[in-house]
Amino acid sequence: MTDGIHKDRLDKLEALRADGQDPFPPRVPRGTPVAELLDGFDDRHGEVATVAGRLGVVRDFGKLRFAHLTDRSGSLQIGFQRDRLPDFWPTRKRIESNDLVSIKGELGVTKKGEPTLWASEVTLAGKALRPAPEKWHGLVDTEQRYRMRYVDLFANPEVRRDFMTRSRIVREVRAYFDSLDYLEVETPMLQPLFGGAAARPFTTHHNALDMPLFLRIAPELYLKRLIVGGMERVYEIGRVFRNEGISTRHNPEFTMLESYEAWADYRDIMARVEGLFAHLCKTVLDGRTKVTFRDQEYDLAPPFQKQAYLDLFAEHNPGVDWFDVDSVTRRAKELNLPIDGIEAGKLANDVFEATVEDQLTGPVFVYDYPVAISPLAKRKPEDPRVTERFELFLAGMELGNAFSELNDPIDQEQRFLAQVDDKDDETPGEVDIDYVTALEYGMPPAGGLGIGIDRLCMLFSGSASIRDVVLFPLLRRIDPAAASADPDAAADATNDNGGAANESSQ
RNA sequence: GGGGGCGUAGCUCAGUCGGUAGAGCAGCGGCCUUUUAAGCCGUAGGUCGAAGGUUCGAGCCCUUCCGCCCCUACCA
Repeated sequence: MTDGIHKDRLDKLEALRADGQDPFPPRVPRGTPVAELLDGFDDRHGEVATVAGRLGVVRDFGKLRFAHLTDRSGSLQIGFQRDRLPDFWPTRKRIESNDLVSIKGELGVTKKGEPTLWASEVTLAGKALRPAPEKWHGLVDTEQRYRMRYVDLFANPEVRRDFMTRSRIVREVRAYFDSLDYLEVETPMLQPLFGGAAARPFTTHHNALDMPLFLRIAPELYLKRLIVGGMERVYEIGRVFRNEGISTRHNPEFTMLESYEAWADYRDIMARVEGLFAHLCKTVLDGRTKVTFRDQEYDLAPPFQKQAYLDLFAEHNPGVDWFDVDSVTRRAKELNLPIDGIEAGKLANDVFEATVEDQLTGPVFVYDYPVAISPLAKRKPEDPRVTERFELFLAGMELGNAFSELNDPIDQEQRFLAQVDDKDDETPGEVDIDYVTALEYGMPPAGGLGIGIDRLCMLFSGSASIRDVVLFPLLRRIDPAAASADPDAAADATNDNGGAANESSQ
């Protein structure tokens, strides 16, 4: 890891220390955010100001130097003149690009009219022992961007901007539900049983209790216990964990919004979702309703299109009966879908996903999902084969899922039992009896909603990959030993004489 | 899990048919008081992801492995 530049900077650090200068002082003058100084700059000429931030590339003219300083709010040109900086000038080469500095000076402009802080005092705030990536292209290598997000963030301003957008979205989602008198709550991430969604969980273990635990795949069942408890309107924004594949749309841990509202049904929740998008457009997009995602433009202005699940199914699978196993199986074979050991309803839904989902440009609400694939949703009185449930799709991507919550404990227990019978590794091996008991105490009719916050952020920031809206996406660990040694070759070498193995284990 | 692509200096990238490892930026030594990817002169910097193999000779061809990206599958 020690290259020439690193060593050179270490030498500069030692030289500064030898001069009695602390390269990592506990505090320096903090200064004013750059954006504040640039605001109304024309009236600020001659004003003395202090700024603090990271120094960009230094353009050196011998007795005059320019560099931009960047802080969280923006960047401002700094002008260094030898005549003004008698104390700093002899050591100017030890304070260099990428160092963190605090600079006091006089606001002015250059001949070309660029706002500039003409430095009168330069204080090193933190020596950088490594250089910034290339000034023009920034850090491009995706692997390095994810592994060293700290570099990505200061080297690529648009990355910083996207994560500011994410922060803004989360804040405005809270503001929206808060304004509707919802209560923000926190429920267990460590759960003795997992449920509330269909996904493989991560497992862990509590030592003192000597108890196996699951990392939650959804907060759903706990939030509905709160509805039983009379909290009536609750939401949670929090991490959930699913032990599934990784893709541009899937990270093993992601952030989910779930909300539950007593005395509401799925129609009310549909209106809530539209209200949420309207609010986000107003606040996050400054009133715009159009976003560009994966080279396509989408209009997020409500109302959204609405289409019945079974209608869409029939449209894309003519002659196939969703509820008839044989007909669905034939269609699944036609589509080359795996069919062995897959429960009938799930198979039918697989056909739906294969034929319909990626066609859904949206935004569109797909509503009235069959009971078999909706174990927690209330049946529709007019047609007990389906439930009062909808999902929101955009760009072929599921953004949200909502339903009138099943509050019949007997029906709920039966559906849980059916799940246990069809046991696969995405459903728990036992019924969550306590949840059924909670329902037995009485839960008011309620509408619930789940929205993937990360995908929402992808949409609003125009990010094609979920990794661009997750600060530290999960990557395989780089094993220093494995990186330099082929196990087979090392084993062979050990068998022979061990020479190569010794070398490769360094 | 399946398919495709990529990995060369700190960073961004060239590298032809298999024949001495290259450029720009950053760095270092200089010149320059109004630059904006500053410019000019000079200079240093390499485990070509790793290990094997083929060959007189491998960054390039073959095998295996490691990592990342994209598509696909599972999911949200």
